[in-house]
Amino acid sequence: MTEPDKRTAIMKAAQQLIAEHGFHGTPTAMIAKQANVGAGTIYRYFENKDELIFAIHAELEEELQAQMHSGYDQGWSLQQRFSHLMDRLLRYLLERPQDFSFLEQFYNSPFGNDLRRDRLLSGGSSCGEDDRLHDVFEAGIREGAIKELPLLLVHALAIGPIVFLIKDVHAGLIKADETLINECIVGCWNAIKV
Amino acid sequence: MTEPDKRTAIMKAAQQLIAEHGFHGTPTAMIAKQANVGAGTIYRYFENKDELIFAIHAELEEELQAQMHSGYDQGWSLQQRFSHLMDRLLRYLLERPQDFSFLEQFYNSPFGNDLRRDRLLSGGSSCGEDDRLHDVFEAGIREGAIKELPLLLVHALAIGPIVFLIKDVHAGLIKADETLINECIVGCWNAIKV
DNA sequence: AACTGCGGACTGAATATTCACTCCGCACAT
DNA sequence: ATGTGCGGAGTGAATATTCAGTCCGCAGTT
Repeated sequence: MTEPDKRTAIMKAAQQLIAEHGFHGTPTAMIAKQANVGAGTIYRYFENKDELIFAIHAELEEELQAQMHSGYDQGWSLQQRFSHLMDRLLRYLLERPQDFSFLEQFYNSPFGNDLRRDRLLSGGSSCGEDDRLHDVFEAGIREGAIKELPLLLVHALAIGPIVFLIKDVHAGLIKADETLINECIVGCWNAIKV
Repeated sequence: MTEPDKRTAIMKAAQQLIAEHGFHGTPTAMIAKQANVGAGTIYRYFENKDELIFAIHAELEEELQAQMHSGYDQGWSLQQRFSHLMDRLLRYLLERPQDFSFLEQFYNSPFGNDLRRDRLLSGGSSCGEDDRLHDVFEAGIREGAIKELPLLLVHALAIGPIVFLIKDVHAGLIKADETLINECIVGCWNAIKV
């Protein structure tokens, strides 16, 4: 196994185990075992357990953005752009329960709160999903297609239902078919459109 | 301090500390100290730490339902009933960040997952907020006022934004005034109305 | 080609710490 | 005296992190 492979193995193992058992339910010993690595090896690649968790979060967020942006065209109509981003987001998280579970746990923890505060101070987007979605919101408000509401409220109206729905699907309470996905996105649009 | 007072003090201390530091960030010793109680006293009133957490959850959920139902009138129009329940829910959680934080942590943990599964099996509502809200959804669909969607999707469209918005407000990212509250509820209604 | 010495990635048992929970004796009431 | 509720030092298990050594591959020598 070459050098970066171990790093990857550790991150993959940690992500998988944390998604299932939570941060405090997965000891570093368990991560090392799952990654086929000595307990000490983790600390060759990461300062400590927290750093490992941050690294996983950063990677997942990057991948999520890439997925949302792939096939995206600035030239489309506003609603097309909105639907594309929402569709990508929803489908990607639906088919990757592990990623979703990890991210949810991350945001609903002291880690997430710290991140949120940092992002607010540094002036960036206030949450992880996407900057391009915010562009769409701003453009929509300017063009009069989206109601003139605080950006954060628009964001909540658009993303909130998605997160809820994904949880229900992953919990096995409902099956996600094409109809459901489309209905959800339409509902979100109706919540924010003029 | 009379007998039930200690129990109350323990629950109050635990709720407060857990809301701030998370389940695993609040040792029982810390709870005991905050409650002005010996470390062993906790175990006179609760089998173990988990039982304590369950008890707090049960109490908070009961209080939440009571708040939503107070002043509620079955005779109102559909939209009135919807708005009342949503308004109560939103305002109550907005003014009690501790309760909200505790509940969020509870639902996003193995505790919450277990509860969710139990509730599904026992046929009750799939989440904590309210049964009466579900009655409104069902009636709305029957009357043709709410879109004919799976109940869980309606629920996601209605509650998802509220949870998101409350987080933003508690994080200090936005201020919750009358306008914001009303706009949020209107947005949720637009997402589900026919 | 065979041997030797060496650097550093890797290991995992040992360590130090933290935590949930127990238990024994005290203080106060009867 | 006897009983009851309580405190808090103590216990053992679990955990993150460390560190003393192992092992592998390569560069230099013969």
